[in-house]
Amino acid sequence: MERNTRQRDAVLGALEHAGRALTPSEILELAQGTVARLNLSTIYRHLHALQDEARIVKVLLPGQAARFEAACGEHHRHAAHHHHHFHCEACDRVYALHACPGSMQDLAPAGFVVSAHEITLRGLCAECSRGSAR
Amino acid sequence: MERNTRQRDAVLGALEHAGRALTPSEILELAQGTVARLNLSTIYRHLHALQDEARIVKVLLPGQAARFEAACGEHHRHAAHHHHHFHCEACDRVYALHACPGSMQDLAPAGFVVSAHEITLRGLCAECSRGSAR
DNA sequence: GTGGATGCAAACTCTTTGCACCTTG
DNA sequence: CAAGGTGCAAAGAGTTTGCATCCAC
Repeated sequence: MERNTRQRDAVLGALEHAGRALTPSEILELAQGTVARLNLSTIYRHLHALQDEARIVKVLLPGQAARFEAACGEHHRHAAHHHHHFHCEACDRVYALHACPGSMQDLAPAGFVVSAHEITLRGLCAECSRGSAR
Repeated sequence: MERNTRQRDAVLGALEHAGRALTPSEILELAQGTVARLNLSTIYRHLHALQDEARIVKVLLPGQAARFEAACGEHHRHAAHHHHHFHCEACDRVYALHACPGSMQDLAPAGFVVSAHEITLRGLCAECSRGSAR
């Protein structure tokens, strides 16, 4: 269905190589190292396609533009692994957290049906806290 | 410092009357009942001013445009009460939750400093779950 | 009367879309 | 060669800002 183009490889490659969630502009910068005339529209189009194929996941954080990360499982027979994110306030990078405290049903009032929850942590990543604390 | 204008009263009134987080457009619709020629720019300007006075709080949810809610305490000598939100996927309304599971330090990897966390619940509010379940 | 507040239009960011041209299979 | 992919420019949502006018004090 999808053709293998240099643009597509560049977008997917950038995400897989980064190992963290990237914004479309970050992807553009990285991928332009491979495909100089690459355009943001093309990036958005591949981001949609790659989501449909479950190769990548959209990461939405409160008050932040959308980011995208490579899907965790190499083999995507399993549903995407449920996880949360950490946003570093110093370097503005976003890291996946591989823990989850479990259901949050009890936070909601009676009568409310909770079908999903999202947790976002903010603070300083290891790299930035090393710089500022010491 | 700030003048008491009909526009300001209309914006604050809409938020206090609603008792839940509203988007600027929702505020516009409600407040235009009071001030017909009210403009979105004016609303945004008052939203900024009212945040500075701690009369209202900005509510950011993943993938959602900003909403605003009246500050909980009538007397704002205390810092804003820490709380989370529930987003109804059916009616798109946002409700404040008055519970919090506490620190999330342990979700972050070693070396990461967590200074804040946000939790968003999604699902059906009491009103909408009543309609769909029964 | 004067300075802050308002409405309108324009600008800005992020994202999507129309269209002519190019490329992959 | 045909179907789909690409770049560019333009269009949309949400938000901010410049400016002339207006109104609260």
